[in-house]
Amino acid sequence: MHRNASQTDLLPESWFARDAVVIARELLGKVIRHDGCLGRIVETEAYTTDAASHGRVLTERSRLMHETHARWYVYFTYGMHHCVNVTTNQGGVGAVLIRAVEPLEGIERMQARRSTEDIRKLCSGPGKLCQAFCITKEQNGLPLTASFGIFDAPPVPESSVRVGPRIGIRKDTDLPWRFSLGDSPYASR
DNA sequence: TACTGGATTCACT
DNA sequence: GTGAATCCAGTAA
Repeated sequence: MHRNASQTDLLPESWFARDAVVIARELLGKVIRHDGCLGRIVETEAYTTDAASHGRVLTERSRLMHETHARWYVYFTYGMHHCVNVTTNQGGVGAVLIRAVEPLEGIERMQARRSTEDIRKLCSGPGKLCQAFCITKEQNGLPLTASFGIFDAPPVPESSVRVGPRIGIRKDTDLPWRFSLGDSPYASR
């Protein structure tokens, strides 16, 4: 089992200065906290300057991906969902989308926000996760802190990591962008 | 200023 | 498997 996240476990800013693909892999098993809710990250996706990434061009929205690391990058999509990323690649362009987490604490809050009792459906997708954790554009650009941050946890075994291309609309690459815990019932489809 | 389409989810068939 | 819901960033003019 995990131990409770504490301030000393908060991943430092320098941890996020590396390449997005490396960080996407290493984020598996780490713990995210916001608004009294805690979850273990079970699925991530790396974005850099490829065609599917907001970071491919510098715009007001993507500025965070170009100019920061260790910041929350939250955007609104499909008219109804938020997605939460952490910016990476100090001096470059990158972010990691957190696609799914395993609920650990604050489960009753998540159930109320998600209008479901089924724990597997609370955070098994980027939009669901933001709804369960109450993450909105209000948090866009914030640094990682003890109250809204990512906390260290033991690395997950390589044998449990599933690697693949992105899912979604633009399947323009077969590079290993997407990482998930293959045995987790809390990952997205 | 107007238009396009999306890093999604859910209900329905 | 398919389609609707629904808003806004980005782009073209």
